[in-house]
Order: sequence, then C-alpha cells, then structure tokens
Amino acid sequence: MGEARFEDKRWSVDLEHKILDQLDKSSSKSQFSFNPSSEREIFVIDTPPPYPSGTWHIGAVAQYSMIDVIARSQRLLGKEVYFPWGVDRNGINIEFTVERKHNRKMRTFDRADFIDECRITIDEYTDAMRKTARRVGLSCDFDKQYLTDSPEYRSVTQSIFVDLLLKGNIVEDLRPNLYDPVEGTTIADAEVTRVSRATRLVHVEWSTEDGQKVIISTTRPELICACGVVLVHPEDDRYTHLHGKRISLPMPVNGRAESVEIIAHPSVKMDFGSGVLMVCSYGDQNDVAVFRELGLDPYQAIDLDGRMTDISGPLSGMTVMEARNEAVELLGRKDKIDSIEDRDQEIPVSERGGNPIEIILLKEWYVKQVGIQDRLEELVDKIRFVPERNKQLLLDWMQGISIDWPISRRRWYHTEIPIWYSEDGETIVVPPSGTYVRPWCENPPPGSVAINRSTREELGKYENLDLGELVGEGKVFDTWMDSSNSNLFVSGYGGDDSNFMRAFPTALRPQGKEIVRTWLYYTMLKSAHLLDSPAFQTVWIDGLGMDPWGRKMSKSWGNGIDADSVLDCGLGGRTGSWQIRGPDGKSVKLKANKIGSECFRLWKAAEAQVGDDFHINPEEIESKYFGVLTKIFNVARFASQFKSPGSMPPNLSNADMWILSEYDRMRESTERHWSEIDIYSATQAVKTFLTGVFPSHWMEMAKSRLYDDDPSAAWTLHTVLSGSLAIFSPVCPLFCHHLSGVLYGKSTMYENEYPRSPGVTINSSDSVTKSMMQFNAEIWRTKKERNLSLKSPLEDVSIPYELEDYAIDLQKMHSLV
RNA sequence: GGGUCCGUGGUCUAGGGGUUAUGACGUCGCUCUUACAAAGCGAAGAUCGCAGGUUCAAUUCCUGCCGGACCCA
Repeated sequence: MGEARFEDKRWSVDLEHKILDQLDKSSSKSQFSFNPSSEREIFVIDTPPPYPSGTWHIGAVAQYSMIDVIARSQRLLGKEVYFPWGVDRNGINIEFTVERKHNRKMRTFDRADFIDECRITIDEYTDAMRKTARRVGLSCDFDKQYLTDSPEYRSVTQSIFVDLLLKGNIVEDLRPNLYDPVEGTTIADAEVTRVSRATRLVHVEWSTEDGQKVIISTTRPELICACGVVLVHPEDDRYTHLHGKRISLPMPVNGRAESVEIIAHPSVKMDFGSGVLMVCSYGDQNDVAVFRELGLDPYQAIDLDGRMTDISGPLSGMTVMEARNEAVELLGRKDKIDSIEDRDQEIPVSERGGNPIEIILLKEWYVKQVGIQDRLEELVDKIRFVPERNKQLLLDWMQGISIDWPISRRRWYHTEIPIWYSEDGETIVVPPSGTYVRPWCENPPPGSVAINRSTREELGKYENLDLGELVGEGKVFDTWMDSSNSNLFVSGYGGDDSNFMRAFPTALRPQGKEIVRTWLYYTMLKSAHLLDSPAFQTVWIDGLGMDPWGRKMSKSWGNGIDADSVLDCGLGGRTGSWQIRGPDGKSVKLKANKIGSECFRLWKAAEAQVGDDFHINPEEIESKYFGVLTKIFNVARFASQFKSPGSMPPNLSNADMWILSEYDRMRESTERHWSEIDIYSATQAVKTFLTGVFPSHWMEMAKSRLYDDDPSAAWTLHTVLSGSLAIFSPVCPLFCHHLSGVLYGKSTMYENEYPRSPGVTINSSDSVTKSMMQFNAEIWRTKKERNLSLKSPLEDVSIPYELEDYAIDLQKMHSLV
C-alpha cells in the first residue's frame, strides 16, 4: 500500500480545463483522424453541420456532445469512425446579419461585395463555434473541417444537381410558388410557419348578370382582380339557382374578363361566411388546387416585388397591404360592403423573414418528389430508427407531400445554380463534374456540355457549338440542396469508388427532430434519386433542449441559457447564475457552483432516453451529476494507493470472483448498449456499477485484504476499475483520461478495443449480489439502531448460507465477532 | 378540426399483464468508519392523469375523456 496518487480530492472544472489545454498542446488531435482504407469496420457519422450565428444553442451543444459519445463508443468497439466537423455557412441567415450590420438591403450592394461581406462575417462565427466544440470535448476530425460554402463542397452540390438534371429528376416549370415578397425569394413548404394575426373578414356584395345580389366573404379583397371562378357547395340549397350563371367582379379590372362563372364545388365550407367562395390566383393552397383541377388560366395579380400588377386596375403598383386597404375603401365608396368583421386568422409566413407569403406564378427549378414517395417509403423501411417511434415524424411528413420541391432562390450567399442559357433560350449549358462555377459572373469552363432545355438531349461540348450570347443563371439553390448532400460528401462520394462503397449507406445520421421534414427528408430524397438506396443504416433522432419548465428557449422570451456559461461554470471559482423568465412570467434565478463539460455530458447521457424533449436546468445538472464524478474520482483515488500485481494471481478469493462476475455482466450489457447506440442504458449501467455495488459493497469488503497487500484483491480492483473507466470514457472522456492516466499511465481516450472479459466468473452472481446488499444493509441498520459506529464490533450475527463463501471478508468488513 | 407522441412519489426518471413498482434530486434522521461531509448510511414519501372495457389478474393491452408537446388543415 502506498500514498494516494491524486493531489486533488475531487474533480473540478479547473482540472478539466488544464487537461483540455494539455490535449490541445499535444499532437493528440490527429488521433481522431479518419483512415478510409482502414481494415476496421467503417463507421461514418453524418453530423449536422451547425450554422454559425454567434452563439450556439445549449440544446444543440447537448445534442452534439451525445453524437460525440456515439463516436467515442464506436471507436471503443473497434470501428474506424469518421466524425467530421462540418459547418453550414450558406443561407439567408448570414445575409440578414450583414444586412442588419450595414442597415442596407442586399440588393443595394454589388453582388460580389456582398458575398465578401458575408464570408468575412461568418468566418468569425465559425471560429467561435469551433472553440465551443472543442470545449465540450468533441472528438471530431477537425483537420478535415468542411465548409458548405467552400468550392469543394459547392462543386459536389452542383455536380449532383447536374446528374439529377440529366437523369430527369429535376424539372423546370412555371408553377405557383410560395414567395416571400419582402426578401424577394421563393420558399419551400418546409420553410413556412404559421402565425396568428388579426385580419378583417370583408363581406362584399357581388351581383350576377341578371342582377341578383350575392355576398362573398374574403380576407383578401385586393385579389378580386385575380378571381377565376366563384364556388358554392353542390349541396347548398340556398344557391342551387346560381349554378352556371356569370357574376360580375365588384372591382374594376384591367385587361381581363369582368365577370366569372359560378360553379358548384365540394371544397367550399357552407358555414363559412355566406357559403360563397371566390377563388383567386392565388390566395391560398386551396386556390392553387382548384385552378389546377378546373384547368383555369391563372392571373398574375402580384409581382416579384410584392406589388399589384396592371390587372388590378386602380390598385396597380400598390403593395399588397396598401391594396387591401384601398380595395376596402373603394368597395365602401361604391356601397358594396355588406359588413366587416374582425377575426384572428392563422396566416402562413416565411420562417426566416416572418413575412406573410404570397403564392406567385414563377418559372423555377424543382426536384421531383411526388412520384417517388412509394419507393422512398420502401427505402425508409430499410433504415433503423433510434428511437423507433420517431420514424413516424418522417412518414407523416412524407404523406403530406403534394408538390415538387422548388430549389431555386433569388438570393446571393448560396450555391449557384450551374446553368447558362443560350441566346435563343432553347439550350442550356452545364459544367463538367467536380468544378465549382458561378454563372452570374463567369463563363462556362472548358468541358461544359450543351443540353436541349426541354428534352435534356446532350448536344455536345459547348465550345463546338454556336449558342450566341450566353446568359448565366442568376438564381441560387435552397440551402437544403447543399445540406442534403452531407451524407454523400462525408462518405466520399465522387472520390475513390471502393471507399465510397464501403462507407455507404452512411452508418449514422444523428439529428434533432425539428429538422426531420427538411434535412432528413431531403437527404433521403436525394440519395433515392441518385443511387436508389437508403441514405443511412441508422437514423438517431433526439428531442429538443427546452427551458427548465419545458418551453422552447428563445432570446425574445428571456428563457435562454448560454452554452458557454454552463461549460465554464465553476472555472477559477466563478459560480454561475442565470436569470430566467419563469412559468408565471416572473423572473427566476438559478444558481450553480460547478458544472463543466464532463458533468454536462454525463447529465445529458444519463438523464433521459433519446427522442424526447429535455429540460435544461443548470441547478439540477450540478446537484444530480457532479456528485457522481466526485464519487468515481474518489474510487480512483482510493485505488491509487494499491499496486496491481500485473498478471492474474493464481488463487482469486471468492469475493473477488464475485465482483469480477458482476463487472463482467455490466461489461457485456454496456457493450450491447453501445453497439445499439443506446447511450442512456450504457451510461446507467456503468454509472450504477461504479457508484453502487463496486465501492459500497465490494471495496468495503476487500479493504482489509487490500491493506494487507493481498494480490488477489489488488488485481481485481484494478482490473475492474481500468475496464470500467474505458467503458465510461465515451461519456466523460476528459475525466476518464485523467483518472486512467494517473492510475495506469495510459489514456482511455484512444482505446479501440472493448475491454475483454476477465474470464473468471461464478454462476448466480446475481442472487449473491442481492443477498450481499441485503445482508450489508441489515448490518448497517442494526448498528444504526443500536447507535454503534460502523467499525464497532457486533456479536451474534449469523451469515446467511448463501454468503458463506464470503464469511471471512464480511466478518472483517463489519467487525463481526 | 385531423394526426403523432407523451402523462409514474414534491421534482426528474426506469420499467412493463401477476408476489411489498426502478433509480436520482430534494426532504428528514444519524455518522468525520485510514477514497469521498461538494461524502456515507438509513428513513419517510406514488391508489403509475381520469373513467370504462378485455382478463383469473392491469399501472402495463383496448376505448373514451382530460392535460401537455409537436405536426398538418
């Protein structure tokens, strides 16, 4: 027996930082680099490339640290893990940031200047995020960082687009599109959210050609000019006599018929307003459906700037809101308003800009998705979901798909659509695979190919053809076009084919449930089109980080918690405190003394099963989990007094064989849990063992033998502890690295073989354990009842038959005489 | 209005047709026992949301309702 080899009495956030610094200084980061030609099983993780926006949401950091637990546990299981560090940098967010910074709209900039501004700004955020990633202990392959706005990544996005275009999975069409007139861009279904707003429901008086008055209710009187038909319900007896009649528009229009037909149609709600519905191109999705169904020619009432077009007559040139007010004014003056009602309505707005969206006819590029849903569902069925029930989120979304995915956007800081148009507009030119092009400012590179715009027939190299003055496409891709390639990119698509075949379908897609309908769905769609294959082997879908009372965190509501404040809580003795808006709107103060990354990770791993939303409360994280670290730290501190004999001694005592059996059961179950990506169960199993039966029962029982330098006890102690630390290391990598370093001179961080069975086991260890715990508790209770100290002797205690093998140890442990 | 998921001691959480329902935090009591008082040990605390049904037996399965979260009209 020697001195304890730990200076500190417990784990601390300062120690955590010291270790992190040491690791950063050493060359250890290359330890996590990926070798695609390794003999080991390849395990590629398609990590969600975070979007740098200044601060990283603590819920996302928590989720990311669990992806790290998966990466580390898979390495421990012996796999060649690729845990990429990618950053998503395309998109409208950074454009908004730059617009706010300069207080100028994007379109008032020179395009190239604006793009430079975006890149400079996002570079700063990218560095900050990388620091947090390191701080929380991510074992990414940081050397191979990829940025989705880099030429390499963008060229993959463009090449895949060209491939799909040639395969016919991408179409160009003039269709009604969801459009954000304020930001001037098309958006997809998935980017629409709904907000409740007060609107006026106007009951307008129309009259038929034979002079009958009809009241039609609408919240959008400015769209009367785009009315294509008026509908009544076929079973509505009040209006049967109107079927087939023509009705005059109550507003002046320009360049179109001044009356429309009244038709019976079941999509009308009889009890809404008067039960008569005007259908305009396009007030809402139902209007789109009716126009398509009845084969009506749509009118364009709103232009790309969100202003009324010529057909609206007196409203022409006004914004939608101005036009709406003016329409009410005009109708009122002509005495055509029956009444006006204020009501709350859910209106669709763009997720990014928060602007009411319009539906506008636009020529855009689309990825086909309507026809492939059945096949997609078959492919989804080949994927394992963790947890299984979250698969439903994807299936629900797929069931609702009714239109193709519009992918072109009228923005700038995105991947460019790689197309040039011939002078006559009938031929398009696309670049060769693997090149990044910017058609808005450059000509096609050598090797570009000309294609017939409508038939997709290849016409040869563009250099050899006379296409007149080429026009580069100015539009860009929806950012999901970039991120939905991430699995292909990280699996090596476009590189060495044999490596890609080994890495695909990508082993794991970990992500949050809020982006199932976008990131997961679009990735599945792209991989299905391109390779007719499921995109992944396993999809792991976690819930969202909520505030301590289960509400979504938001800066505006004042219930957000900053990730760095939790990770650095306790650093240099500084405690943490958080002022948060509580459930009743009152401010609540939360306090903690020490948390740090290891405690934070342990909390997330041990607190709940994957898939549900989780509440983040720093007080709870500290009180429930820091003590666990203290406990394990002291187990190690205790063990550091004793030297291991190195190899297994010939005669192991019964107590040691028992705990080795218990350890082996834990080892086996955690190995299974880790391979099933069940972080919660693995963490619970090893935590319970290391803080429960091992120290409280076996260590107490083995103490006297340890002090007497019994080789059996010492070997057992270190065999169990070193293995357990390795098993625990995916959850708390720095903590285990430190303990194992001091105890055994080696880090648990780079283990790539699961601890082996000690090979010494007894049968029925389970029932022995139960009796043991029961017996010990009985003795402790007895001593307490008699007011005896734990080391005072106790007489007349008989040891149960089942524990006879352990009699001597138990007698010593409890001073039984 | 429709769909999906969820509802277990004060709080969080595990489990699952069958003897006294898991664990953690908090609470209370005792204890500085050569690793640990930022600890240990012990104790109290739950009719497993409500109402029906299936069953010899339900907290677990089914139906309805109530409450919460998310999604879609």
